[in-house]
Amino acid sequence: MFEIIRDIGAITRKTEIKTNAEFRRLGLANNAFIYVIRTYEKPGMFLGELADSVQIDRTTAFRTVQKLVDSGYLRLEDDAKDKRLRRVYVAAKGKAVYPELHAFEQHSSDTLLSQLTADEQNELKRLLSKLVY
Amino acid sequence: MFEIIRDIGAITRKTEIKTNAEFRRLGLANNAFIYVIRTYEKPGMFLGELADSVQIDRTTAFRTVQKLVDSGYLRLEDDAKDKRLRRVYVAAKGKAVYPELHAFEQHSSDTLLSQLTADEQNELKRLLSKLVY
DNA sequence: ACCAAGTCATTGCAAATGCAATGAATAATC
DNA sequence: GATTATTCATTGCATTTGCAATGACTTGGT
Repeated sequence: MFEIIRDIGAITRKTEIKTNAEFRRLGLANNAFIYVIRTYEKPGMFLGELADSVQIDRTTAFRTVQKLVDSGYLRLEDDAKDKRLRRVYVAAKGKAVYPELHAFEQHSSDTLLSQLTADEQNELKRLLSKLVY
Repeated sequence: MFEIIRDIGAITRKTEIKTNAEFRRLGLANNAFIYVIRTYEKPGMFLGELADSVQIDRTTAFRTVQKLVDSGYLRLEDDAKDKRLRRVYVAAKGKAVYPELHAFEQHSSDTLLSQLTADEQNELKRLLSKLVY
């Protein structure tokens, strides 16, 4: 049954190569676009929370976010109560580019799922969500 | 419906972190264990073919295979007819370690799929195989 | 209030990564 | 059969990666 785990890995790597190529021109390669999308959709996560939500190593995530702050896509804000935390928000450039990122993710998703019926897509979504817990 | 593509990416990254940690002691981190498993199961693939089969960048794969040859896990052989090709086989060390790699992959798979019934697992496998084509 | 244990962001560093480019060999087209 | 286009392994190089370690801060237990 390990075909599942293998297929999942292969799909991820293939998808990442395409997406990174697409967004390199924006300085959003190396999965950087993921942070912009997620932050737009759920503003105010702290750094580690954001990293965990996409299952990327926290130090890698930290550096990527730094770069995105420098390039104007994201913005950091100290938490008022807990001095350890730095919360992440989209900056102007991130807001501006979100529609394009979202459209591409939608397109990637459509391409990936094009071989499945609507029912099959729903079932796949249900099954995968049970794996992520 | 892009939850699917997101979940798949998250599962992959989480799985890779665990597996790399497990096999670092053998010098098989950074997805190196994948090459040993795949080569054991399908000996004689040429380098690019092996890389493509797991959807990893060919230059990265090339360097990883080199390392595995140096460390005695794999072995390369020139193709008799096509002088461009170098085919990959497991060496003694690779053969010896395969059972352990396989067992761990099985364990990872079981853990990942533990929330699904047998029927659901079969359905998930069927659906994913349609995405990989 | 204190101490231990846990969590956070951050840095150091060696190693891995991947895009771009090269040259050799083969396949395809004319 | 010559020429062009592909496909292969391989290298160069700048960037990214992630484990390990650090110090600041918070939480929980006593």
